[in-house]
Amino acid sequence: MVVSPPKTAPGRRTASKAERRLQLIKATIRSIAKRGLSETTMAAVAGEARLSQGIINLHFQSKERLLIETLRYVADEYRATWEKALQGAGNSNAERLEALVYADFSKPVCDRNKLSVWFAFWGESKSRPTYRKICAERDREYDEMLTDLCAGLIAEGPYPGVDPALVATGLASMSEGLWLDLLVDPDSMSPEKAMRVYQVYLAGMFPKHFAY
Amino acid sequence: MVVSPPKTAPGRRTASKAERRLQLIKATIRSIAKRGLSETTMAAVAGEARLSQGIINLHFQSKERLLIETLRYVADEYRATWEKALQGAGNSNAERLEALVYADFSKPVCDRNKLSVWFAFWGESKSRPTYRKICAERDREYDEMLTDLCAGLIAEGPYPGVDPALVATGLASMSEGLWLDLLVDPDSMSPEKAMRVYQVYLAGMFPKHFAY
DNA sequence: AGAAAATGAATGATCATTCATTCATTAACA
DNA sequence: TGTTAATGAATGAATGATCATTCATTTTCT
Repeated sequence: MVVSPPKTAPGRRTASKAERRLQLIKATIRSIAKRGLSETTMAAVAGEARLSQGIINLHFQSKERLLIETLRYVADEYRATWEKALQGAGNSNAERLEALVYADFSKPVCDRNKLSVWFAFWGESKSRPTYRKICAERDREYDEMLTDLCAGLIAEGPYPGVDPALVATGLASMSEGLWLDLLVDPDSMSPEKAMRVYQVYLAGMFPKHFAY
Repeated sequence: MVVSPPKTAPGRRTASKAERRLQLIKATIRSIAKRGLSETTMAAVAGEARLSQGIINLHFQSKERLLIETLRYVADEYRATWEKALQGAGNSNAERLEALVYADFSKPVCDRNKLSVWFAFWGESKSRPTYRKICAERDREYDEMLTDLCAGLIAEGPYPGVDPALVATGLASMSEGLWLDLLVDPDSMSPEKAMRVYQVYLAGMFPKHFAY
């Protein structure tokens, strides 16, 4: 929960802190997608936001912090997306898993700008412990939730001898690989096709719950 | 095939062109892993190779070309790895697929330095058509080969109603996702565990060929 | 000696960051 | 209500550091 974010006062021309920060984070995402992380400069982000040179240091102190906050933003958004998908889904494990697939390939999640951001930070993660921690945390949370869900399905089946943790990791990994295809080869991959690929795995793994 | 790469002449202290280029490419891979692509400078790479400032421009003309050649190097190496795995494998489709799994999680392929390079370039691919083309080409080649293999397995099963292209894309995507886990969370993922995850998919998809 | 490879100081461009100043908004006061 | 002082958001020129690239010179090999 956020401690009542200050809204813009009526008629105010300068934005509140929270608004400016969000505006700059969104500009950072666009800049990483447009120029790549290695050519994303402070001037580029400020220009993308149509604001002045010094604005980022005013709100984020340094470039490094802006980048970390940007990664946190997409990570938080991703978690919020699948939490919401679970809330909106039916009560059966099959329905909940189906909802997660839709969430993973929904517009806001597999938008190529945001995918660029994920892969850019993953690419730097080995040399930057902060990035790696945020990414690993996202992985872990998702994996835990998905393992529970798979365990439920396996018990229902029953599908004897199937390890829920391995299936969950496989599902999560497949999503990430499909995101890569969407980023690198959008002509031969689409969210719809990605979902079909995912469905093939589900049907093969849980034939009593899913069909081709 | 390469047109007979010039070997080092006997007693020569300076390396041949091909040797220096390879040395610099390997230094680039280490630098990307150690510092990230965005902090990989010409001086860093030259230092990593224990050579002088100007050496890269001498052999690669520009930084951009060094990076492209580095990406090409890992891409070529990857293709060579799976081609060799197929050559060394038995004749059955199941054995060939098994060999591909081992290749994908062999030391040279899922070494974290090289994974850093892949993800770094994937992260920049949206803004750099040259990177994207090389990556998409690698994807396409692998996908075609794997689709043929899966088609063979599906016919043998038979596994009616299973689309070989979708299964192949799923398998390739899963590898990429597992590589991400190896890069980002090496404490909870290992090549052995990755292979087990992969095996679960194979067993679920092709129960007449693979078991848990 | 002549050719090729390698060096490393020099150059100019680009970058993140700083900070004195401007501007918009609110609060205080009459 | 109208005026003014105080606040803090935003600017953009200036700074110093870092970077890729060049090239005159040196080293190494034939």
